[in-house]
This record gives sequence, C-alpha cells and structure tokens, in this order.
Amino acid sequence: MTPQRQLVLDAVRELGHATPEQICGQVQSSAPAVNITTIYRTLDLMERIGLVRHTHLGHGAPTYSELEHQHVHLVCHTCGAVTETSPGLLDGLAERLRGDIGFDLDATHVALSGLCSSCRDAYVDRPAVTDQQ
Amino acid sequence: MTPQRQLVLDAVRELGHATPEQICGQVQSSAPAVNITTIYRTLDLMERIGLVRHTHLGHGAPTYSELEHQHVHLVCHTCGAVTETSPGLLDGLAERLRGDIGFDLDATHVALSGLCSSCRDAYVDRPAVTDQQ
DNA sequence: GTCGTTGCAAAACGTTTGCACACCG
DNA sequence: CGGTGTGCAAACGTTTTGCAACGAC
Repeated sequence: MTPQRQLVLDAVRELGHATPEQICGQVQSSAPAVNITTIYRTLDLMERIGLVRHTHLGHGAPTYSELEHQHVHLVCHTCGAVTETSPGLLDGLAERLRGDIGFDLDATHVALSGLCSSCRDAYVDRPAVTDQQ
Repeated sequence: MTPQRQLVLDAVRELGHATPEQICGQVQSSAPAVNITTIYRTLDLMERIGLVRHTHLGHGAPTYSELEHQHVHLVCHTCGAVTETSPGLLDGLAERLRGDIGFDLDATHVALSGLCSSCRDAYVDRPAVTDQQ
C-alpha cells in the first residue's frame, strides 16, 4: 500500500460516490503531483481485490465507492437526479432471473433509469428536452 | 425527412441493436459521403421525437433500436454476453417503485448486470479477469 | 434571403498505453 | 540488480462543437 493508493482509498471513502476525475481532485488537494493515470490504475487494482466497486449511473464517467456501499440507484432520464434505494427491492427479480435463466443479478452495478416524481409531474405534455443518459 | 435521415432510420431497423458507428457503416455502404456527425445528430433528433431509443449495454457506445424494440437486457460482468428477456419481469418492481417513491421505471433503457450461467459455472475459485462493464 | 441540414475539422471527454525514471527489496 | 509503482505524454474511442457551404422554400 503506497501513499498514493492510501490517498485514493481515503478519497473514495470520503466522497462516497465519485468519478475518477473527482477522486483525482480530492487526492490532489493533499498531494498535487499525483497523476490521474495513477487514480485509474489504483481504482482498477482495488476493484480487482475487492476494496471498491464502480457503478454506472448512465451518462459519462462511472462512480466509485466502497464495496460495502450497496445501493440500487435510480437515475432520472430527464433531470439526471440520482436516488438510492434498497437492494432488497430487487430480490424477487434476482431470484426469478436465477431460476429462469441462471443469471446471477448484481443489482447495484448499474443504475435503473426512468422518470423521477418531480419530472413526471412537470412532464404534462411537455416533451423531454434533455436526456442525460 | 432528408435522404440521410431515412437511411439512418432504415439502418436502425435493419440492424436491430447498433452503435452509432455501426449505423454509420451501414449508411455509408449505400451513401459513402454521409458523415458520422450526421448519424449522431439524426439519432438524437429521432430519439427526441420518439422514433428510436438507445440502450446502455454497459461498456462503450450505446446501441440504438426502434422504439418498439422493448427488451430488458442482461449483460454478463465477465464475458460481456448480452441476453434479452421480457420487460414483464420487472413489472412488479416498477409498480413498487412507482408506489413507494413515485419513480417511473423505464426497464429497457439500461442493461442489468450480473453473471451469466456459463460464467457462474466457470467461476469456481477463479476470480474474474475481465470486467467489461 | 433565410432557415434548416450537412460535411469537415477540431475539440472535448473519459480512459488507456508506452516509456523512462525512481524507489524498495 | 530486478521488479513494482509512478508521472508524463501521447494515443485512443466516442461524442460534441464551430463553421462554412449547400439546398429548399
């Protein structure tokens, strides 16, 4: 565990959900010389050994978090808002997928997408202007 | 509806699920001068008016398909294989999300991720080497 | 002439690679 | 020494942007 790696892990823990770029910023606030390449390499390494995980929120860069940070993410098509909810919501689905076709679902790795309540309310005959997915 | 746009729409229909680059290739096979910028702009336009949709299969470029092509996609973490299944599988979840937090789920927009049956079988004490997500 | 559409080049974004240097055993 | 980790620059794949030219009304 090198100093850079410790800083990356600390940043992931502090930031909760963060893109490699955000993590890089956080790390550089205490060690400006650290390069973003190192961030990527370190995140990759830590993911392989099971220290962190990444989640695709739809658009753009994935976000990294601690392995224990287990949530299902809901991303709004229209405003891009991210809501977290319990992985338990997908237990039934996971069981059915496993039984039906032998697919072992990882509910937390990708965000589910849809329309959040406020956008649904606003979406009265006004077509979506932005799809941030 | 310009000739380019018709070609893009035809390509989306012929290819089923295709990335912008693949669509560009298909279009250029009959009209070589068409630029990929036009593909992007046209797909964007057609998505806004509801002719096509795009789906994130995890890694890399999204795939475009006709609006009617409604599937839930399952992508394997390890081998990257894509399975299609019925959107009905998520009906219960969609209902619960709508009731609990007012989130209107679009089950077909992102692929669910996990481990396919063959990779799960192969995954006996052999850690994943590739995560294509 | 005005507006929308196109092609092209360049930029932008997120990520990966090659390579040389430094450090630690 | 040898091997690992790092920084830097450059490449990469995908997407967006600026701009000039074209065409339809």
